[in-house]
Amino acid sequence: MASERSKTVTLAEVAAKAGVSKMTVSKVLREVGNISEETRQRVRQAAHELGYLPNSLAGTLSSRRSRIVAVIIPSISDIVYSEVLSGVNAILRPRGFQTFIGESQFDPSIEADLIRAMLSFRPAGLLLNGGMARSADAEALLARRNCPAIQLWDCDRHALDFSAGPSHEDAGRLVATHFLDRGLRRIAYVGAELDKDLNARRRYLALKSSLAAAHIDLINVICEDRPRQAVTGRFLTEQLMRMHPEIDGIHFLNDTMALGGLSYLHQAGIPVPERISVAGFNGTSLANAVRTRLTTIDVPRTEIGEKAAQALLRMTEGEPVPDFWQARIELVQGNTTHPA
Amino acid sequence: MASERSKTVTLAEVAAKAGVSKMTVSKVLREVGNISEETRQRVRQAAHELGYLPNSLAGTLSSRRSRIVAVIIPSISDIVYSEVLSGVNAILRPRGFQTFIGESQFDPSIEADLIRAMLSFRPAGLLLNGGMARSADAEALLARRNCPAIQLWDCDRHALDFSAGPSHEDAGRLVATHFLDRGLRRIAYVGAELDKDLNARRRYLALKSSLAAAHIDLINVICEDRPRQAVTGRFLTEQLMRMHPEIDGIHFLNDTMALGGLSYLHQAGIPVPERISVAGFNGTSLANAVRTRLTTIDVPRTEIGEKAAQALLRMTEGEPVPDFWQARIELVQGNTTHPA
DNA sequence: TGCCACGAGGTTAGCGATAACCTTAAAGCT
DNA sequence: AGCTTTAAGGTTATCGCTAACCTCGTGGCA
Repeated sequence: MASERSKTVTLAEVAAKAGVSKMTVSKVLREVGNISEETRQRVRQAAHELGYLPNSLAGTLSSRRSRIVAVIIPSISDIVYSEVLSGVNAILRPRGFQTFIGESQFDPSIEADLIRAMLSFRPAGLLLNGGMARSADAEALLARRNCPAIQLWDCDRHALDFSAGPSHEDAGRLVATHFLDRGLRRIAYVGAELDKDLNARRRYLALKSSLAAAHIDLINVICEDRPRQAVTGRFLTEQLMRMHPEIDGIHFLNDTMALGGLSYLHQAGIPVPERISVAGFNGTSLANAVRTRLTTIDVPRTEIGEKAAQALLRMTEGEPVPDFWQARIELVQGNTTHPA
Repeated sequence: MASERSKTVTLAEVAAKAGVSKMTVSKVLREVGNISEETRQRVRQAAHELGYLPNSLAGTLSSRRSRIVAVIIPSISDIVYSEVLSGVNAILRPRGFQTFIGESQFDPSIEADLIRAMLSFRPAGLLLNGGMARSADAEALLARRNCPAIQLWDCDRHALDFSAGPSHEDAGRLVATHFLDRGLRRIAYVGAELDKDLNARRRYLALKSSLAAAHIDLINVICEDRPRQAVTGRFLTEQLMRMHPEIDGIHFLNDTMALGGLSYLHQAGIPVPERISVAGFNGTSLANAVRTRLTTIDVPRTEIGEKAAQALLRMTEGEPVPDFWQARIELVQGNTTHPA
């Protein structure tokens, strides 16, 4: 069996081979304390020959200083979240930290389970997705945590020690302005699972109230129990066009749903943007566009991860950090809305 | 400071509160041993009131049974790999395992560092991306590992305890057949970093030799030092068309590069598939297609992760597993090649 | 009655490291 | 000469938990 392959080499064995104490080996390998160059050589040589690999579990337990960072995101395979993860890793890995990844699927009870599991490893920090309803269980766990916790994707609320993300309200307003400037008046919102994704919900509400200020009623097609995927965007767009053929602008919850919607409109022979303008959210679909470049709001995803990780490092060193970092977002003009 | 928030509750404190020994608490919480129902209640009550959270580091160290699984993939934000990760998580999480994620960026020396860092946590298993050149350092670490190791994305070679992935040679042949069946004769391959991505290299070689069997010389445009991204696909396609305007079929390393290439062809006014047929690899671009549905080879990414995780579980339980699992792949006809 | 099995829980000894202090000899200082 | 420093390394006591064995009382059974 693979797990019997070889008994692991411990500090004690390296110490015996080098003719010193365990403590000396520990000091040499961590590069602390006062050890002569000659002894260092001997120790390193012995460690190398034995193929010694430190046991981080023991080290962490003993020193009570962890280099594990726990990250919980709704979905790993959604590029929106995985790019944030890349940013986090880019900062933490070179500093010797390991990331634990959890996938909550926007489910508060899975999130709570994950928080519990991750805290049981006594991580140096916790990165959570902000845009979710948190269960009471999760809140209780968070209250008892003894590490910094950071909220990702959200800087409108400041529930934890630090937040990094865009203002979702700004995002909703940006789309409203863009549509209104182009003379659109019959505007619809297409989304899903707004009961779970509270960030999306705030974008939706901001759009709605911005339009209301211009005396326009937002028409919405929101389906709580379908995934926030292209297939749902397509389905809901079809519903929308059946019920409200007069629509002239649609804002989708995200780019993925927007692409689903666009594929329906294209198939139905409805010209975009001549008849209907379309905007998404996230800037994920621009890079790979062949013909249809979606107008969308670009969010600096990797940078959000980087800023969150940097704040975490600062907190673990006891340095002060601000309450939040607001990601600047930008409406990127594609060819699914009219140019200015 | 956040890290001082509250001293953590230990088994001993729960034991004191419940009026039993630490061992009894440990047994109750792990649901092992013979403890009366009445005592169990008392212990659980005490644990709950104190907000006890087990320390998994200590538990793992003591029992020498780990529930950490280490996964190293080239890129987290590439959906191709992150969907595999989702599959892995879907199997492992419900069984109480945590995944450590590392990002190698196709760099053998980063990979070796990651393997070292992950093995230092004494994981229950190691999942590696198969299609990479492995450094001598990494090989040495793997030889001394004491956990099962599994290779992802690759089932042509069987270097570790188990492999899960498609046959990349089959993939290359599938494209060759598809192109030849459609009467294409001036065929090009566009790729990048084939020195790093050995799986892609095998697809390329299989395509080349299949065409050679039909007395056709594959024209290739491969750039070792640019990323395997859309922008590179676009750039290389432009080069290709300048040097070989007679081309009538292009196979791209992956879907992302193919979409970059398509966007160039579209902008240059070259009709696809009338003048040039295009095929990609991975099936990632079909779901979100608005107008251009790329002909590609679909790979069951999530399933690869699931099979790998299942094999790992089986190995940790000492059960036998086969050498590999071959993912079935399929050429999916889009509108960038002619129908059969 | 005597013996064994079993239920219910406790004791001891680590797991593999590190923190915090301690020792010792040689060198430096007055 | 006598005392303090310092370099170089060692000792001891945990970290928080679990494996493996031990104890003790009760009840069953021949």
